[in-house]
Amino acid sequence: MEEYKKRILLVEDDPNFGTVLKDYLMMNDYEVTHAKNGMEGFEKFKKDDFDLCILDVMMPYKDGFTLAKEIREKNTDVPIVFLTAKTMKEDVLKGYKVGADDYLNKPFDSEVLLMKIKAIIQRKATETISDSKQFEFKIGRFDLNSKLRFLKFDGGEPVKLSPKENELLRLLALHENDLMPRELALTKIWRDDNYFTSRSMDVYIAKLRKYLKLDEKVEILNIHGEGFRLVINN
Amino acid sequence: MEEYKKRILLVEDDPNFGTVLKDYLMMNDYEVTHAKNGMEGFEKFKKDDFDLCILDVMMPYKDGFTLAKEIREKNTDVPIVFLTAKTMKEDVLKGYKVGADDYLNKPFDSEVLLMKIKAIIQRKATETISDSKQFEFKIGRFDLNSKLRFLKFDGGEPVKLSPKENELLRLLALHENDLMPRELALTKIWRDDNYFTSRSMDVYIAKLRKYLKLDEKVEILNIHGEGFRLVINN
DNA sequence: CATTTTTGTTAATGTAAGGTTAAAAGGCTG
DNA sequence: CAGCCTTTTAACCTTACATTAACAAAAATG
Repeated sequence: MEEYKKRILLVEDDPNFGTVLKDYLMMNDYEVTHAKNGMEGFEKFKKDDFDLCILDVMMPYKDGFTLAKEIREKNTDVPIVFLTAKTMKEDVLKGYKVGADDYLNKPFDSEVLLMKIKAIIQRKATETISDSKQFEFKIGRFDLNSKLRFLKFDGGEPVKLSPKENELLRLLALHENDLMPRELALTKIWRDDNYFTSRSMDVYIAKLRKYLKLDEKVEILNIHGEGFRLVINN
Repeated sequence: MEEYKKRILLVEDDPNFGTVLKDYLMMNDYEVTHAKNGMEGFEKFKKDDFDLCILDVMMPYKDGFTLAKEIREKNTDVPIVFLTAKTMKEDVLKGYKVGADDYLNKPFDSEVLLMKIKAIIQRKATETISDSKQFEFKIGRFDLNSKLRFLKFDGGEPVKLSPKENELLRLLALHENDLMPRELALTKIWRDDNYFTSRSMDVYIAKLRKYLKLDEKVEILNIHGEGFRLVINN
């Protein structure tokens, strides 16, 4: 049913583990590009079009998170999976901030690996095919249509949103009631995470708050140093 | 390509049956720790990191359910399987209340046992991290959400926690009823262990105590020269 | 039992992050 | 290139946080 092999970018500095993993994936019908470090990984990423990136967290020179951020600046969609040592639970949070899709504990069960890979690629595929849900959100008494970029209150007159307003509100809605990490918005929407883009984002948060004031049950909360949270109180 | 053996904690008071089961599991490539009673089981559980717990229901001093509850308080994730003498419906119900993953009737088919074990470990491994549990703690009448950094009392209005407050309370909760060594908090949270970070930590302990005063059953005790202990009195 | 060490607690301070508004800079289109 | 929309930058203000100081109390020490 699949006409072409799915392409995986594997960035892993341990040559033994990397090679074994690559071979194993290839045996299971994936096309694998193996980069030995973050730098090389980024180069290869730019040159090609991948269905999935598997990044080792701990690598010399450029760690997996830094690489992930760079990848996200280029491509907001490609699934990213981290390889972490089993005991590093803090890694999980950090990965989540840069938009990780999943993580794998090293050493791991090869069967689990395959299942996860399949599930992630599959999920991504169905996401992109299935239409509306990605672009239409109910936010309290508001309706956001982020394809047409408007926001309606109580089914009344739609307010037009600018591209940035729209993307930001959409990202908040995707994380409704949950943390939307600052870093994630900056890498996904602004494609750069620095002081100015960060301040710019704050300006947009203020704008969105103004729109959302109409429904006092809806608010954007800040989590100091972490990000924002779109909450709908019942 | 299994890189490491799955670890099983087996708590079974019948020495004959326990030994046979242990040997059988080890023959099938599991690493098995065998405890002869609930008390010992809990001690061994705290000391190690297991992929599965198999608990006999009927044991002297501490039965399997009580043990399971204690294990759940420490770890919300580890799969637990009960061994019951025969199909006792009350047992089954009771077991699910404390988060049992499956049941095995004694005596049982060894093939079935292996299949179930495999399936359970597999299922657990496939679950993704996004499943909150890593960040949510129940502390007496409080709920700590350490991802969103708030503390709720009796499901009321959440109080925001600062990053340090949050990490410290989380670390205490991870060691609930147990010593959380000063040194551990300092190296993990402050990343430096000196006079000033130590005093800073004391300030945060005072802050946490203030929050926790609402539930008189919850307190942070000091163990002079050692660290702190978050106790929940019943 | 006096003295030192450790902990409890509150308040003050300095810095960083965020909230908000307005002005400047970019971009696009008629 | 004028006018409009969007985005960024600047400015100013407020809040949040972590640290340090200061003093009190408790615990250990010899």
